[in-house]
Amino acid sequence: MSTEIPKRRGRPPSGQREAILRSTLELLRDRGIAKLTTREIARHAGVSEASVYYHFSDRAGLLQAVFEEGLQPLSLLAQPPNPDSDRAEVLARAAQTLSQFFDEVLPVLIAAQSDPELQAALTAYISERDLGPHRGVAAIGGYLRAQQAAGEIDPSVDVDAAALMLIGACFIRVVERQLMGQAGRLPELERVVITLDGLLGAGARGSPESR
Amino acid sequence: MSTEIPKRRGRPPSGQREAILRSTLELLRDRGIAKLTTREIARHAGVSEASVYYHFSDRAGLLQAVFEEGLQPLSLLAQPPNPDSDRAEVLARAAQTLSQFFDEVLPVLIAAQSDPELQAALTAYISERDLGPHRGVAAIGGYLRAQQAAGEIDPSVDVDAAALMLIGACFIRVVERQLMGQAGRLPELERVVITLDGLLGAGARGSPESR
DNA sequence: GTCTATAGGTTGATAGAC
DNA sequence: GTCTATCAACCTATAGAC
Repeated sequence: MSTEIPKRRGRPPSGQREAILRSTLELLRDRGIAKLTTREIARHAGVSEASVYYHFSDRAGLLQAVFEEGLQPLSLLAQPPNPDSDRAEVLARAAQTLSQFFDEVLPVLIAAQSDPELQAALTAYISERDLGPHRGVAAIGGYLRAQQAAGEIDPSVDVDAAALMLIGACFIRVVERQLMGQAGRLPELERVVITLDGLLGAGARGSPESR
Repeated sequence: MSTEIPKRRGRPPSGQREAILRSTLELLRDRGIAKLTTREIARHAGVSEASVYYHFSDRAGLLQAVFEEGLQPLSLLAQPPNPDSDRAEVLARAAQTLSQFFDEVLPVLIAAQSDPELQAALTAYISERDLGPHRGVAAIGGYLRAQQAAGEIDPSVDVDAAALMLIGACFIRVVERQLMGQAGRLPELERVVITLDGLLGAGARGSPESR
């Protein structure tokens, strides 16, 4: 019945739980989910297998926790870009951020597809938080809309569609590298950004040529 | 030592092998690879488990065969679009074809990521045949280049980058639907096509406004 | 070619000592 | 809280009859 608040009760940390989470995510990223056994996880984390079952209800519980951890970067997509610079630069920054983000999240997203239960848990998590590519579209599209309002982009342009194209280009480049084991066969991100910026700009400040 | 040619030697078809392949691909697409056991496959295909091992060397051999079957649509990406129509229409057709293609291939691509061996086999297969998104870029980019040569697109535009954006937009829409279990939160493909067509056209035939 | 039956090997999960 | 030891269930793959 006391009212002390600041002292943390009970358990000192010990860090094993986080070690398990980290190890699982790490193994997941570079070996896939097929042979991801609790044994391997325990060994890699330097704990016993029973510890895994102490910290998590079961294998599915562990994986779900890992997913939530691995998907955390998703919330970063919410924040709109800083409009205080050159448009091409803003787009380049956004593209780079998106790519890095996809790079981190993709393995988790893929692993979840292996099992219907995980798939369901994933979609529930995403749906609860209203996550997804549309957040990126909203952020970049919002920035472009501001540009449009400022007369920098032709009013007839569908800025959300343009944003989707940029995001898609970033995404498929990550997929090519991670899933298909190749790189350098697609146009550089910089080219994409410059191209999009040029196409957008042509409507309001470009110098088109006649036939 | 005879020389008869036209009669097909030996085995009558029997179709079990194909039934197994089909069942595996089907189970893979809608349940993931985690609990994809030879038992389930055999049961679903209406054959015994031993038959699976008669037709395929082992589980990995079966999966590899399924992958090659499932990835066959990849070769369709080689054929360039037919230039005998309106540009927007050509792009729309390409976008639709790409989307359908991604829809079929994505589950296989993802399943292969679960296991390093499968991953290696997949990249070998892809690399041998020089497959990948760059083929799509080459096809659509080639078409746009022709448009460019005909004066329909400003010469300064990087058509390959533009092609990548279109392809990426198609891809990420498929990913949203299949992997994240949502739909309708991203701009429609048609909007993307119209937007891209508009942006491309503005360079040579549009009527831009001044500031 | 296809089946049934089973060997051999992994894996997830628990019990109980410390 | 963490460990070792262990079990029951499951899976791949093979042997051998038909």
